[in-house]
Order: sequence, then C-alpha cells, then structure tokens
Amino acid sequence: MPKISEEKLKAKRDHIIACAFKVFSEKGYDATTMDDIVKLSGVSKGGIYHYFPSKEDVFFDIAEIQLAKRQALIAELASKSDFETFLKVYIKTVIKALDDETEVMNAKFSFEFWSIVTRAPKLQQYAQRRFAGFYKDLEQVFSDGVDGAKSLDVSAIGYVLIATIDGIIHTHAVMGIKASDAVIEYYTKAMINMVKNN
Amino acid sequence: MPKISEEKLKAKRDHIIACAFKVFSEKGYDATTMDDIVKLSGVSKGGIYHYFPSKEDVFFDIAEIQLAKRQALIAELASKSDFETFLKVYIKTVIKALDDETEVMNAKFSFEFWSIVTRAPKLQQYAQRRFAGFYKDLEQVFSDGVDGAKSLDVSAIGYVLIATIDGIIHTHAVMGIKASDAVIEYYTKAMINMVKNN
Amino acid sequence: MPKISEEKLKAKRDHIIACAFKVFSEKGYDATTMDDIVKLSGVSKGGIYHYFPSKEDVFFDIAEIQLAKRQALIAELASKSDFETFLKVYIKTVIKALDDETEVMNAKFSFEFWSIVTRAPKLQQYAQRRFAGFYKDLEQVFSDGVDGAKSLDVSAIGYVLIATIDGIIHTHAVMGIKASDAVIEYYTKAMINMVKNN
Amino acid sequence: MPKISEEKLKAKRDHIIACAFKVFSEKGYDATTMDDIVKLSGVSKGGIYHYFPSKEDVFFDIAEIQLAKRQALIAELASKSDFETFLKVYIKTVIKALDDETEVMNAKFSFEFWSIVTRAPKLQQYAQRRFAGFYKDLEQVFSDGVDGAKSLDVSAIGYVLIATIDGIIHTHAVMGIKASDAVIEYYTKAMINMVKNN
DNA sequence: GATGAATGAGCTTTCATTCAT
DNA sequence: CATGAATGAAAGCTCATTCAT
Repeated sequence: MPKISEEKLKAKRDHIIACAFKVFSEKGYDATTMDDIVKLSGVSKGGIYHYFPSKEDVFFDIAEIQLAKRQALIAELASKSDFETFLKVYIKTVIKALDDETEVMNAKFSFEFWSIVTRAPKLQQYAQRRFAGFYKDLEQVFSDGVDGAKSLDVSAIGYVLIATIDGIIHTHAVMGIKASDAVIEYYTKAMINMVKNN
Repeated sequence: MPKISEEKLKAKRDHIIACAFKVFSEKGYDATTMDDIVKLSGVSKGGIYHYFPSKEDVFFDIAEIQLAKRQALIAELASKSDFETFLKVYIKTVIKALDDETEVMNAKFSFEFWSIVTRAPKLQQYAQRRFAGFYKDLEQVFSDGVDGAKSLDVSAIGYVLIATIDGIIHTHAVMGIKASDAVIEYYTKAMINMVKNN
Repeated sequence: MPKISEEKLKAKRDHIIACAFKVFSEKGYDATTMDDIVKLSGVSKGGIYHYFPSKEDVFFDIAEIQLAKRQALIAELASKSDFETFLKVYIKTVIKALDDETEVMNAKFSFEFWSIVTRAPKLQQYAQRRFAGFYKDLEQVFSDGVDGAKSLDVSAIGYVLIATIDGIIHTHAVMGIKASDAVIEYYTKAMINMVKNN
Repeated sequence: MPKISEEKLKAKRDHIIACAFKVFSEKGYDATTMDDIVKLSGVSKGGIYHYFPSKEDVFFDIAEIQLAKRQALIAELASKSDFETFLKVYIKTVIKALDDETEVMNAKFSFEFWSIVTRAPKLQQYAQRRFAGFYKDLEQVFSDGVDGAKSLDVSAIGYVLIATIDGIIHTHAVMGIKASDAVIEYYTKAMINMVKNN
C-alpha cells in the first residue's frame, strides 16, 4: 500500500501531463525544458522523475492520450451515423473545435509529435501502426453506410479524408491562417462528393 | 579584391545550404547542431560564420529559397494552363515528386519551418504574408480558366487546395505513410469537382 | 525545504565570491573565465549558475560588497573622530592595509570595476550615484570637526581627498610601486594642511 | 628599397595606431578585437600583421608613445621653470587637458595599460623601470628650484605628486566624476605647500 | 516520497592569427 | 605587399538527469 493514494498519484500525474502538454504545444519538444514543465506544474525537479522516467516519456505519454482521443472520436461518430452524416459531423467537429484554444494546442502538439517521431525510425513504425487503427474504424462506416462501398478503395478514401483534414488543421492551427466557413463548406462538399459520385 | 572568386564563394555558400538543408530536414531545427552542418559540409567551425551570421539565418535562408521555389512552380504552371490542367499537373507534380528523396526532405523542412515560425509571432506575420503570395497566382488561374469563376470564392478554393495538398504531403513525407495512386486519383477528382460542380 | 541548509548555501556562495574575487583581481574581468572561477572554487561548471546567473553578476555582486565595505569604514571612522584624527587614521588604515595581500586585491578589483563600469553608460550612472554616498559621510566629519567648515567647499575637499588617496593606492597596488613611509607622511601632512590652512 | 616609401609605411602605421588607440580607450584591451581596429582603420585583416606582429604589440606600442609624451612634457616644463611654476603649470596642463576628449582617451588608455601590465610580471618590471624615468626629471626641478631641497625626500615628493595627480585624472576621466575648479585649486595649493612648508 | 543542488557534456558563437591567392 | 577566407581553441551558458538529504 503506497503512502499516498493511487488517486492522488494519478491526479498529480495528470496534472503534470496537462502542464507539459501546454508547454510542448507552445514551444515544441526540443525547446521545452524539464524546468518549464516543473515550474508550470509546481512539482519539484526531482519529483517529476517519479512519474516519468524521462522527458521523452512525458512527451510520448501525452501523444498516446491524444491519439486515443481522436480514435475514440472517430469510433464514436462512426458507430452511430451513416457515412454522410459521419463525414459532416466529423469535419465540423474537428475543424470547429479549432476555435477552442485547447484544440489548437492539440493540433500543434500532434504535428510536433509527427516531427519528432519522424526522426527515430523505431518510433515511426510504432506510430504508423498506431495510425493504421484509424482506418479500421473508417472502413466500418464506409461498408455499413455507403451503397456500393465495396467498389470503393476504402483505404484510399480514408487516407484522403484524414490527410486532407490534417492539412486544413495544420494551415489553421499551426500556420495560423484561419479557415473560413466557406473553406469548410467547399471542403465538406468535396469530400462527400468524392464518395458519392464515385 | 576578394581572395577567392565570387563564384567559388557562392558555390560554397550553396554547398553549406545543401548540407544544412539535409540535416535540418532529418533532425529538425533544434536538434540540428552547427557541428552537424559543419561536419557534413566540411567547412570549419568558424568558417560557417563567414557565410551565415547564425544558425537561425542558415535555416531561414533555406526557408526563403524553398518558399520561392514552390511559388515559382505555381506561377509557372498557372501561366500556361487552364484550371483543370493546372490542377492535375500541380497535384501530380507535387505529389509524384515525393518519390524523390530530395522532395521528401523539402516537405520535412517545410513543416519544420512552420513549427519554428509558429513560436515567434513576428516571424509568423512575415510567413503569412509570404504565404499569401500563393493565392494571388492561384486566383489568376481561376479567373482565367473557369466558367463562372466570379461566383467562386477563389480565396476559399485556394485555401482548400493548398491546405489539403499539404496534408497529403505531410502524411506521405513526414508521417511516412505513402500515398497510393488511388489516393492521388481520388484526391485529384475531388478537387476538380469541387470547382466544376460548384 | 531546501536540500541543504541556508547557511551552507550562503557559505558556498561566499566561497565562490572569494575565489572569483581572487581571479578577477589577478586577471581582470575579461581575461577571467568562468572556468577559472569554477576550478579555483571546486564547484562544477553548471553549479556556479545556481548561485549567479552570469559572470557579470558574480563581478558586480563582489563590487557591491567592496563599495559597501569602504563606505562602512569611512562611516565608522567618521562617527568617532574629529577631522584631523579621521584623516590620519583613514589614510593610515587605507594605505597601511596595502601591506596585506587581500587589500591589494581589493584595490586591483576596484580599479578593474571602474574600468568595466566606464564602458556601460547605464552602469556608470549607478556607480556615480553609489560613489556619491562617500561624500555625505565625509561632509559630516568636516562640518563637525573643522573650525570654519562652512567656509570650506566640502565637496571639493572630499573629492581631492578620495581621488588622491585612490591615486596612491593605484600607484602602490596596481602599478606595484610601493609607497614608502615618507610618502605617507608627506601626503598626510599635505591633506591636513589643505583643510587647516585654508 | 621597399616598394612603397618609408613615409607611407610610417603614415599607415601611425594611422593604425591612432585608430587602435581610440578603440582601446573605449573598450579596453580584452574587449577590443583586431576586427574593431581593422574596420576603423580600413586596413585589411591580414594587412595589420604587416605592421604589428600581434594585438599585444599594437597595444604596447601605443603605450610606449604615451609614456614618452608624458615624460617629454615633464622634461620640458622642468627645464624652464622654478619648482612652484612647474607645479602650477604641470597640474594645470594635465588636468585642464581633460576637457579635451583626446586627453580623456589618453587617461583611459593609460589606466588600461596599467591594468594589463599588472597581469604579466615581466611587463610590470619593464613598466616600473619606464616609470622611474619620471622621477629623475622631477628631482632635477626640485634640486634646482627649491630652497633646502636637499632636506626633502624628492623621491617621496615626486611619488605623491604623480600618484595624486593620477588619482584626480582617474576620478575625472575614468570614473567620469568631473573635477571642479575648486578641486584643482585646493589640490594645487596643497601640493605647493607640501614642499614649501616642509 | 520529495527536494533542489550538483553534474558535465554539449551548445552557439567569437576571435587572434595564418596563408593561399 | 594586400587581401579576406579559413581555422580551431575556447568562451559563456544550458539542461536532462542524478542523488544526498
């Protein structure tokens, strides 16, 4: 039985993660120092190593949480919608979310993650495997909700969908060039037609 | 009278830039050390400072070249094509180029650039202004080549085009998940329809 | 709760200051490296930055201590003597002190300080203000201890006294040309007469 | 026979010395770079080494000139005056000169010189020997111009005179605390009385 | 468990001097 | 003689991590 309760431990870990997330989003991985995280979170310089073995681990733990969240969103929307609704709702959800500062941070963090991952081949493999999970859920939506889905290359469609939406998120959140309503409208229509008119 | 000729000077500068470009693409800005560049390029540690006043300057000089090249590509294609041809050729050119390792490095560098720029508000403004140049050329293609172009929000269309293609480049080059021919086909059609069927 | 006690912290800081003082006195500000201080003090290269944010800060912290000590000496002597006694004792104290190696270092450090300060206008203003404090205490001695003090330009007298004694210290400690007893005697008499016979 | 005339060589050397003198006075020895001198003088980076084998040599050549000038001043004044006149004129000459910016630079350079010299024992010996020359000329004035000069410790008197006047120059030129007319008057009287009333 | 002082390798940058042209 | 590109040792400072308390 630990001296402090499991919950407290978990709560503190979560607190550190929340703070680290903020700093990583703002400054990027390399420019973020353990001191930045330590100062923002209020833990001691030694203390943080009770919760995470290294700076890298803090970063990748956050990344894992991020990836899980996005996958969960897709899975949830997919489970209760036909394809067109899914597409509309997903795009709207993801892009409109960018009005929220936390979501902009999410986006920044995510691109930073891929930058880092790229540099370490081992990590890249893991990340790609992790990423593949997205497609599975998408395929489910396609096969359930679209007439003639079988004639579609669902993997390719999923790729286009995820890749292009990431592009818009990147332009909006990282590059700071805001996507107007017209942008979202054009984009949504284009994606829907991509499947329908195929 | 300089000790060595203008050409040699320029050649050496270009050589340093090529080497730095490689390292920056592979490791990112922060993780790249001047020593990395120095070792790869073969100049001396002090010598590099004859050509660039700081690491930052090496990076941004490369960025400027990159931006100019992409803008030039757009401008060139735009000048001699109707919109549909432009779209097809542009997408093909940009995405097929990713088979070339140098272009993958270009892509990595470019995303790294936006990561860095994001952290310094002043740079971001410059970058956004720089970026705006892309749209001007695109608009020209639209207004010339598309019936009823005036009813199109060319700015929004341009945004979608550039942002989504960047997304595919990112997924392909940075995340390392290769875009199949099917992906490119779906994507190209979707973009063409976005304008035509509007 | 800090890992080590306040006293130990203070003691270590004082130790670093003592070592830095020695090196600065011997080599001057610019020629002194952090490594010199680090090696002499036995702390680690990173460790010194726990105590001082920069080399400059080490230097100016020492300078502040020095200035305070000299001012304290003047204030103390001034408080318990008539002018003539003060003058004799002060000159004797300051100049005789130069037999002590630490005091020679004090002198060297002090002139080095003024050299450095001179180059940064902002610091110069601070230093001049700091210096003005000396005169106030001197004025007190003059007005209390000298008949007809009011007819004296105490500010000018103070200037001559401090400037000339600094000159002797400089010649003795920095230039290394020792002041004989005869020098001190001539000088002391001259200063006493300067006030008395006025 | 050299390709360019001796005079041109000498002129260029003098020009470099004048520029170096300016920079050394402003920034001190260590903070002055060869580049500073090179830029101000307009010679090339390699060219300066035709005239001086090292930075140190530039500095000490200037110092030598300085010392010679001051000695010449003393010698000249000494040769044509009785002691009291000499004292008055010398003090006036030296101190009033401080209104001139070049002379302030002279003073700064001189104190910088002694700082540097201090750090190298070999140089210090040279400098002390060099300095001893001043006394010889002074002694001549004393023995010629003062009744009972033989009862005076002319060496001690000379020390006080030179050391104290240096103190005033230091306070005025280096510390930047200007000496008023009253200061000079008090000081001059004190020095004259030091000899007369002895 | 928690703390923060300590470590030292490694970073970017500077600069007196050299030497090919 | 003149030039300025090249050199590389060394500077001040940072920071992930460790460990005595």
